[in-house]
Amino acid sequence: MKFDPERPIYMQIVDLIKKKIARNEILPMNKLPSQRELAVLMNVNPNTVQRAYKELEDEKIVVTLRGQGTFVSDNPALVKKLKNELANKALDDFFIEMKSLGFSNAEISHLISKFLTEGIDDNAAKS
Amino acid sequence: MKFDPERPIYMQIVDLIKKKIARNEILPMNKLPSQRELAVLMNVNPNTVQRAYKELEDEKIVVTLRGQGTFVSDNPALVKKLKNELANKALDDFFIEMKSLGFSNAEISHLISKFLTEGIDDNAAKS
Amino acid sequence: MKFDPERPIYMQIVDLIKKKIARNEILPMNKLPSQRELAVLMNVNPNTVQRAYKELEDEKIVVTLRGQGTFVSDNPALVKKLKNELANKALDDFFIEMKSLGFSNAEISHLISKFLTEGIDDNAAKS
Amino acid sequence: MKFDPERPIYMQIVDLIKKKIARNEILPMNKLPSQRELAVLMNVNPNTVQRAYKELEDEKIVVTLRGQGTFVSDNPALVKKLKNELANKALDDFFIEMKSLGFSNAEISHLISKFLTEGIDDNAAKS
DNA sequence: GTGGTCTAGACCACA
DNA sequence: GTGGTCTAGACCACA
Repeated sequence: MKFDPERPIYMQIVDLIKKKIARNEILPMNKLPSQRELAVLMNVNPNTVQRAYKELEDEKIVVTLRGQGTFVSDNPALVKKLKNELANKALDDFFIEMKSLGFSNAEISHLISKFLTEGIDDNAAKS
Repeated sequence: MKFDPERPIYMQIVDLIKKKIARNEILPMNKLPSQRELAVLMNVNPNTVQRAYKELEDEKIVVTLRGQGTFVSDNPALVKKLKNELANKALDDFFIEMKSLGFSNAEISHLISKFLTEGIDDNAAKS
Repeated sequence: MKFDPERPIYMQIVDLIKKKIARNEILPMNKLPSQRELAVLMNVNPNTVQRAYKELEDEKIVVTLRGQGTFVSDNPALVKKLKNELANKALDDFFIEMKSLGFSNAEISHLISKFLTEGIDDNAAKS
Repeated sequence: MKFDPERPIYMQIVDLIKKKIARNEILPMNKLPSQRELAVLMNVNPNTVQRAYKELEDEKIVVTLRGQGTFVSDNPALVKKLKNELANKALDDFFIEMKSLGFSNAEISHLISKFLTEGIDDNAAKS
């Protein structure tokens, strides 16, 4: 696992797990890897994983059962909320990038429409 | 300067300069920093900068005049082309992210509309 | 500093600081000792103090300013809330003890009245 | 058994037995565990238990019959006296705590009344 | 100087 | 086996 040295590793683990839940790659009630397992997988200290899991627990995204493991919350609103958060971030990032390139709202709107109708055959457009 | 160890540094410098040109932060006919200057600024080897400038020259984005320096091409289509390339990439990244979160084209379209009408303040504030 | 080995040290530090705030021994906006200072004073590891301070921050009891220190919140309701929490605990503990000794509500009420009128000259009563 | 290292263990055993008698958990005329038994149970030296029993005997709380064992006194006033001692201590501790939190006699009186009327469930549930 | 993050590793509590 | 707490100590970021 490669981590961005600019941001705390434990926060990157938090974001990674949030993303997996938002993408339905980890379902509600599923068990996350144990702290030790994930620490080995990601090549970090178990304490760092615990910090990430603690943060997820504080945010009510997981529940921890001592001696049993850490599980994705069974809150029906949870996945939806995470999806929305990540969608808003993607939306934000996209608009910031487009604005920085000097595109107006109208132009962005037009490009989106074109993209949606023409599909993903954008290779021609790029070259 | 922090570089991603996964990709060649010279390519990252190329992308960075393309982005600056696309954003009008460096204008056509402007002189780029000398290879030595940029090498010091970015804390890389001058050969790495030279390789980046060579690549930009091969792509007709800059011209190097011996003894004078390296300049952004005065090709009127250049900036536009770079803008489009980066816009397409942003568009692609955005759609890939939204699709991975399970959003349909209709939902994406709706979110964009909402963002354009309601979220202008947010957006303006951030750009 | 002596800690009860049955409870986490960091929680005991949390309770201790809460008690000091409830007793007006530390006033709102006051700076707490630095993590290193308190660690030396209490003869524990700085990480343990940080954990306590983090918990207090999560409970909005203190605010931490990086590079400056940790301060008691300036929330006017805070001290009152802590006082009430500790008063309720004292009340609970007292009633549990009296009930375990077989005293009825009426008897407890009577003892309290007597205590309040006769003052604290309870030494005679004790022997 | 966990003992507070700050006070003599035998005194803590004395207090523990007094509390059990005050709570009717050990009745007058009942036989206490043998010194050896209790020593094993509490993981202390038999001499320590003997010292505790000796203290209880000096206070007329138990009587030891050679070759038969140690028995709670059949003095009708004994249990009552112990109850009162412990009640006074609880009362004292409670008032000291409430005073340290800045509560006046009137406020304490009011809280007790409220607790007795509203908090009966809570209290019952806990005892 | 002050808090924030991380590693390495020990030992405990719950199941 | 799984999470929880703690120590010792390093190094970084902010001011």
